[in-house]
Amino acid sequence: MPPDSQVALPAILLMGPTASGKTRVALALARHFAVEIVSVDSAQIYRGMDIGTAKPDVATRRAVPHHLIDIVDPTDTYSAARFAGEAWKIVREITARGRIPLLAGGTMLYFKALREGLSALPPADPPTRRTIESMAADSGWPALHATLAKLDPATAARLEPTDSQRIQRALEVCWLTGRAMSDLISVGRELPPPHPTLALSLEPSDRAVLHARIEARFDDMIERGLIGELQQLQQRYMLASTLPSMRCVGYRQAWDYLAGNRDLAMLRAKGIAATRQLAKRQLTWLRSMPDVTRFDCLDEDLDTRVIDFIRTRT
RNA sequence: GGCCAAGUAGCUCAGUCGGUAGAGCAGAGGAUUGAAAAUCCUUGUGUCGGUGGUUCGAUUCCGCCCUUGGCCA
Repeated sequence: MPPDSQVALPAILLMGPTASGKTRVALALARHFAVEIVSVDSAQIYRGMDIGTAKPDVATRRAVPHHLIDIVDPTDTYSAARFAGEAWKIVREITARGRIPLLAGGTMLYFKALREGLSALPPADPPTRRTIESMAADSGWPALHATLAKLDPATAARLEPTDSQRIQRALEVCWLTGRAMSDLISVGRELPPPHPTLALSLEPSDRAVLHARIEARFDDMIERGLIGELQQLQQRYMLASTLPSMRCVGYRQAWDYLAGNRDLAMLRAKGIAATRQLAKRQLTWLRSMPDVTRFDCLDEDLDTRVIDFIRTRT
């Protein structure tokens, strides 16, 4: 074997919408290849959020190494940039052990950051965000959009006056750096390390079947105690409904239920709808992603097909 | 069996003083650079329960029928 053969071992990227069976396929791969799994999931990073994020259980995690699960508290924030940095570091470590990194999940921005890198921009600055937040409360996001149009016309032009989150970020970057975000972006991205990757996606040939799975899975989460899990988190942490963790699908709806704004039937309907909408956005991402080999997640022989495909490529 | 109310988009409903109808939610499509399970944008033709009548014209008014609630027997 040539000494650089390890470098040639590609990292496998396994992408797919919620309820497409990523976890099952990942574990099937773990039975055939020496993989370690890296979770690409902006919700499974939170400790204590197990049921609603469909986190793999302890036995599974003992059997196959998992990374980037339970890495922050629900009171914390995380970011695509942190993810990309930590994920590549772990990929190098797994590769150095002579094993194959399997990056599996449904957070498509994380995959994009991982594959394409990010521009050199300052990280989030909580005090600045609070300031912008309170200005928005006073005068509304369209007014801040108008402010942005003076500081960074290019960015303002591509953002809707209602897109609170992106307006806030663009203003934050301007104030922190004294430069327009569009200028900083035009410099280009910091490219990821030249590590080979093999990108696969699981997409349903029939959306209605995915919807049925989502519904059954949400009912299962309720039965297994999603609401109780949130109550425990509320006791253990100083949580607010505006935290990124509490905006996760399921938790957000359970929060409203516990606050007394909704009955159980409404929690169920809203939770299922939010999950379907998440799946739709994930599929929109996937359609636009280049260099992806796509599999029908409803295929009965899905595991075998994926395994065979990887055999031919590694 | 009698009386009353309701039947309009997948759901909940509005509306048309008679000129074939529109909101919210759901669904669909798209955007996506340190919160991304987030944050936004676009998208509404449906025998207006059925049938007969009045009318130039009925989803709208009238009769009958059907369905679903409620009340009375």
